[in-house]
Amino acid sequence: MDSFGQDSEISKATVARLPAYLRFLKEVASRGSWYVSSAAIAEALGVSAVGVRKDLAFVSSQAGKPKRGFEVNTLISDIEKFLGYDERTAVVVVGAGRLGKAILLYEGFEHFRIDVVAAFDISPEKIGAVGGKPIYPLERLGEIVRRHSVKAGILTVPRESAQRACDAMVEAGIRAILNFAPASLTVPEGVSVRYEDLAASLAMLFGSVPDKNQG
Amino acid sequence: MDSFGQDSEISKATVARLPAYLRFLKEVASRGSWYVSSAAIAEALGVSAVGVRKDLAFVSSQAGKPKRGFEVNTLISDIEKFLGYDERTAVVVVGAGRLGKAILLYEGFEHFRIDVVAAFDISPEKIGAVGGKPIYPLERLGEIVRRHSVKAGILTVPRESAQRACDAMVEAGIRAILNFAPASLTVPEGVSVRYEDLAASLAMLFGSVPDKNQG
DNA sequence: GCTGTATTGATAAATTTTTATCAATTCAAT
DNA sequence: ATTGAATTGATAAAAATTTATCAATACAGC
Repeated sequence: MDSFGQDSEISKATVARLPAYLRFLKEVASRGSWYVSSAAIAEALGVSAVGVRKDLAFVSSQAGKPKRGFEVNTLISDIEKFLGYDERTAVVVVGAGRLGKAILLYEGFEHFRIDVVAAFDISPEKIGAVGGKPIYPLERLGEIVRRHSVKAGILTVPRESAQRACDAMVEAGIRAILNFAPASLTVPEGVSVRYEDLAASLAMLFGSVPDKNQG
Repeated sequence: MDSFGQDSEISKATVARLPAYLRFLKEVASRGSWYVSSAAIAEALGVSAVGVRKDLAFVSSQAGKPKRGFEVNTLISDIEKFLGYDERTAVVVVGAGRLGKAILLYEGFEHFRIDVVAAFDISPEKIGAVGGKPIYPLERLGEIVRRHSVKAGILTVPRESAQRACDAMVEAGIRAILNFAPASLTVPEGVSVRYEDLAASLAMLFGSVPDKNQG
């Protein structure tokens, strides 16, 4: 099917745009609007209105009303549900350097029902706590991951130790890794890695690739 | 043209994969290999070998050799050149909270010839310096941006002040913004925004979207 | 020097994704 | 109630992207 129904599988491109929709819709909601048109969303995000309608049809059964558009709050909750923001997710941080500590202190996660349960580091002087979150030695990773059923981890170690830390995470049972180290990681089948490369992100901003819509 | 020559315009999708190639190629180089095959790259990154060859043909004029593959170091320098890593880029950080400070201390940028020239904050008690980088009051943004010909900025203020800070950056002459605030920004034509939404990134990791290849 | 094989680069096909068009619908205004 | 305008959802067309196939090539081993 290639219509607005959600018959076919949702596309990766659509999923990648959902967080942008969500951000914008919350902005709209906070300004007090009850309805929003696909054209308004498209305008703000720099994409086409038809594309917006198709994307929304995938994740929401709400039919838009002619002359009004879509109910903002319904869209928000449908997207959040689709993205899994309606369930709590436990994550760990591996690497308690500057960036790792910043993440421990980041308040933004609570908003998305993400619990950072602990951080881990290899060097003894980092052990302790930051922002009320404990920092354990790396040896305890498996124990904590099992205890909290952690499925995802944020990797913030230096480049040199990235693969070793990654291996430890996989070994501990983590299935999804958000990697801030500028290193290429090798993982077994079934483990996902997402790279957050600040320098690369910056570089791509200039490459005349103005994509306001990625996640 | 739809062949391996670089006649047609490079695709956005290809550009998005280049940083991943670069990471992997550096990994390969550091292991001492002189040649690498498209199949090896494809395997490591979870994409198709034909796609890898097409992508590489866009940014490198190097012909791969049958039975050997591509010269790793040539590929690296070609990709770096294409992505602009061979020229220095000055950036500023707006928002000197935990994350902003972590970015000031991040060493990874030097590797990509990115100079973080200064940070800015609205609250007087943040003024000073971190990691040898000055933190100025926001009022001086325009002055510093002009003096260093800064074209890009990293936004690390809280959600509530994101749009205001963004406006100040645009006003100061910044044309590309890497936004860490979980807020939807409105910018004039010609200004690019890239969103780095930690929570969204984490959420997408679970959505059975194992894309190891994005930037 | 031959032979076999891995690997490339091209062409072509298939698939996915985006964009265009338009009748149908609902609200607002008269 | 009727009219007009905005907006949707569907279908169709176009464009972009990925995947498949294969002859040509250069190296490795004999």
